[in-house]
Formats: sequence, C-alpha cells, structure tokens
Amino acid sequence: MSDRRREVECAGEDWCPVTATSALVGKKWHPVIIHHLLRHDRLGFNALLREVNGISSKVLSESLGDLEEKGIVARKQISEKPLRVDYSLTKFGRTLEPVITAMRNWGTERLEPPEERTEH
Amino acid sequence: MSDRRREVECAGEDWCPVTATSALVGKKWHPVIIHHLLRHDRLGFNALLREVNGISSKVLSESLGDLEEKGIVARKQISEKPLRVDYSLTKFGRTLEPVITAMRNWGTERLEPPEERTEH
DNA sequence: CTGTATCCACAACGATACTG
DNA sequence: CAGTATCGTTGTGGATACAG
Repeated sequence: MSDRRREVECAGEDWCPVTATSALVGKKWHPVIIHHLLRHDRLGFNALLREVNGISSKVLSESLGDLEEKGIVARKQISEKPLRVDYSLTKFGRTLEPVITAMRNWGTERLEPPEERTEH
Repeated sequence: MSDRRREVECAGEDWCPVTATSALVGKKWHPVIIHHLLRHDRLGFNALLREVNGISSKVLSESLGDLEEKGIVARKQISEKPLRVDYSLTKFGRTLEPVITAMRNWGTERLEPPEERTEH
C-alpha cells in the first residue's frame, strides 16, 4: 500500500507528470528535508532542525505535516518522557531518491557558494 | 562561459547543493517549462503557453525572465513584423536534463491523475 | 504574436515567544 | 525534546485588460 501510485491533481486540463511531481515536492524545503532523511535514515525533530540549515521550527513542523499527509514521511513516537520522536521516509518516500540525487548532483557539479568574504 | 558553475546563495550558514538547486528550479512552473523546452528544443511564447498547461501569460512571462536571468533559458527574437520570438535552453540549462528526467520518471511511475469523473 | 500592467488572493516563510 | 501560536512580510499565482 505504501508504495502504490498516488493520485495527484495538476493545473490545467491535461495531466503532466512533471507538474504533478513539482506539486508534491516543489516547496522550497521539501527536497532538502527528504535529502537529509535519505542520508540519516531517521532523525528527531531538533536533529532535523539542525540538519536542515536555515529552516525555522514552524516551517519544519508544517513541512513534516505536509509530507506525512502525502505519505512521504513517517512520524513515530519513541518515548513519552522525555518525548522522543523519529521521522523517516516511507517506502513511497524513498522512491524519490533518484530525484533528490539528481538535484544534489546537479547542485554539486553546477553550483557553488557565493564568493567568501575576504578575511579582515 | 555558459556552462560554468553558478554562484547561488542558500539559506543558513552552510551551503547545501540541494537547497541551492531548489532555489534555482524550485518554483512551481520552472521544472515544467524546462521540461517542455527539453522536448521541443525551441518554442515561441504562445506555443509555450499552450504546452505548459494551466499557466497564465503573466506567470510564464515572469518565469521566463527569471530563468533567462539565471542563464537557463535563452530568448531570441526571430522577426520584427510579425513579432516572433524563440525560447530555448542554454547549454547550462540543458545540464538540468537529468533532474527533469528524474522528476518526470518519478511522476510517471508513482503518480497518476485523480479519478476521472464518470460519464453521465 | 509577444508580452506588460493592475489588482487581488492566498500561500509560504521568518522571528519570536510560549507550551506540554 | 517536540512542537504550536501569533504576527507580519514577502512570494507566487490568477484574472483581466491593455500595448507594441
């Protein structure tokens, strides 16, 4: 079940796989979150907050809820006191690996950080 | 020059290739536009408007300007009267092919259109 | 044909503070 | 530790009309 095809809407009359994919993982932070979950397998909320550099806890929380709803991310509560939670990719979520890998490779090969400030 | 690495900012202190890639092609329509330019090589404005199902001329115009500024899309004026313009991918833009292909493949394999309305 | 100009609605994001 | 609440800002997109 968790690796079945998903029904996804798509703007316009004709359905387009690229548009649909963009709708699912096209938010700014979604690919980054998935990227880190691919690398670490399972992460707690604050661990993710540290990994996903630059995201706020509000946006991370919303994004995880969104990805969970779409069946890409699974949330599992580990303990009550102290509260511990693990986020991981579902089987379906892991099928996104080629997409994330392609993005990471392209970024690595074709992009680079802006020039460093010179020391002073 | 047109296939050199690009300097791209990225939220947070640490630079991340996935975040940077998401910043460049993470807008809703960007991957779709690139997808169609990969398939058709060169397209006029209205042809693109028809191909990219569901986009408005305003958003297409903005997106093309954005992609042109980033060195991904090239605009070429073919004739003055009547005004004809061709959009195509730059050499740099074509390096995105694996990313778009991965998205298209995933969408094709893992997603599907919502259930058709039954005829009545 | 190839766009721009407006105006508007709403989604996305960030900072900060606060809760169980 | 794992979030939510609030507020404000910016981004994104759609409809419609208009322009060279």
